[in-house]
Amino acid sequence: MNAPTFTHIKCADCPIRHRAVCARCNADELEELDAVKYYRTYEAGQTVIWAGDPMNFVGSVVSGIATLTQTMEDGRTQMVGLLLPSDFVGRPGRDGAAYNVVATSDIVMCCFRKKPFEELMAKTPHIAHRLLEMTLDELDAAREWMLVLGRKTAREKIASLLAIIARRDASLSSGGAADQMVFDLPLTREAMADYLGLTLETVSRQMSALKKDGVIELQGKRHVTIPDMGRLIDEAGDDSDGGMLM
Amino acid sequence: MNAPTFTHIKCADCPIRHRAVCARCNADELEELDAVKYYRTYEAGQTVIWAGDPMNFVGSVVSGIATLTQTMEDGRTQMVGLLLPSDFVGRPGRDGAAYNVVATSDIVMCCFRKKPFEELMAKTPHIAHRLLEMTLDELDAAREWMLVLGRKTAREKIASLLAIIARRDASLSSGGAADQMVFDLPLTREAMADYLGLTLETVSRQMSALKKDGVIELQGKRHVTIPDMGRLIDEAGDDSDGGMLM
DNA sequence: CTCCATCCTTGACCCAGATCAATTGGGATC
DNA sequence: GATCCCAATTGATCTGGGTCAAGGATGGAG
Repeated sequence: MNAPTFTHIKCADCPIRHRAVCARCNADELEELDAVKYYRTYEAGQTVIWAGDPMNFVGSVVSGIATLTQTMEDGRTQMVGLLLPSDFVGRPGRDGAAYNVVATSDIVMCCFRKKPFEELMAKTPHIAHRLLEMTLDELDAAREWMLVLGRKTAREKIASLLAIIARRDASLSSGGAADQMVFDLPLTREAMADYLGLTLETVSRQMSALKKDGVIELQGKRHVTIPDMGRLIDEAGDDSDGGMLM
Repeated sequence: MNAPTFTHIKCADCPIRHRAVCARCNADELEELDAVKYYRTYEAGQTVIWAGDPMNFVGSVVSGIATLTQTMEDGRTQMVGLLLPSDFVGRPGRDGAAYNVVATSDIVMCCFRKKPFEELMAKTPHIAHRLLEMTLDELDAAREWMLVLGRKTAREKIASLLAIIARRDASLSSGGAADQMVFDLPLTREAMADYLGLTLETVSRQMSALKKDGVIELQGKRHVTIPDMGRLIDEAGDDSDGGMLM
């Protein structure tokens, strides 16, 4: 874990702490953000933004899960990011969206109109600073993922993904990194495949193999228990601490 | 090309324009940067920084080419970025390097000690702003590359890499995007393989195949002519404008 | 000019994961 | 409980790219 530990502040109505808004935001600034803030909701499966479309807001996910994907004309798609609650979307200073943003579950987003947000950012340097931090974290995560995509085997890929989801889940809920972990997969096998650069059949087969080998336990299709986190990380072939934020 | 067109300023002695230093830097700021600036040189093949090592400077490449790589214990390596002149290395606000930085050719870097640079950054918001721009560009490039690594065939991967190098080369030199392009590959077949998640044999075979099919021409091993850029982009399977910065 | 090292090419073979094709299972609806 | 639907599993087969191995080109040192 390499991210600096900011104490995030909740904006008035959101049940989450926006990572873009840090402890250094004073009351005036928060009020100003509040004034241009509004909510959007999307249903599972809905596309929030199409790549290339103009995008007149930025914002963060309040609840639910969304994905960033890129697509080729023939339909091959690659997920390039996973948006969990508190994650930020949108690029200040550019009009068009770079990726498709798709709601994987029902989601709520807290949005700021882009123009006022940019103006506020220009006035309050520490917001830009905080965004830089977050963007650097995402860049690290993306590059970590390049290693997964380019060099890992199918089994290692699956283990890497499970490890990341387990860790994020743990850090969002309790905080204590217990040795045994239990969570629900927020992704279909197909979405996992798109994230990992595999086919859904291969994902399914490797999940079964990991189950047979006792690395994971499955209750139903989505509910996962990891009896030994160290074992899973071994399977992922990770040398790094894996302190990822993606 | 989505990067805003800053007019970069040359620092006194460097023959390049530092992207981190933008037109809005005033004389005082430039002088302050100059005061903490120094040069480092590395020979081809030398490792500039090992992942995890403490890194007490940030800086940008003045001449030559370096790569960012990640490695697994068993030696599998994945290149996660390519550093060309004017590219920035180092993360303000963190101690350890996240990747190996390796000089591919002899390189000269213009470095700033980290502490003073951070202090200057805190004082002058537009430097943080500029770094945010650059980091977002890199993030876009990394995510574009995830599509390449996860979903493209070997032939498409090679074509994608050649297209990127051709474009960067063109934008660094003349500026005019001629239809016919000529350049020298800055990478060995092995480095290309590490970038693309392939083996060097596959790279070699696909280069030969592209040559046989008239997509590229080769004079010697490294000198490449692209008779028809459109054709190459077709081969890369790119729908996007491909305005990459990586 | 020869030697040597490094980088590159090409061939033969193999295997991990893709592809094509049935089933199976489990939750919602009637 | 019966039916439908969609996610997931599992099997059979194929193939792109990896692996192993044997040369070939190029260039610098002596």
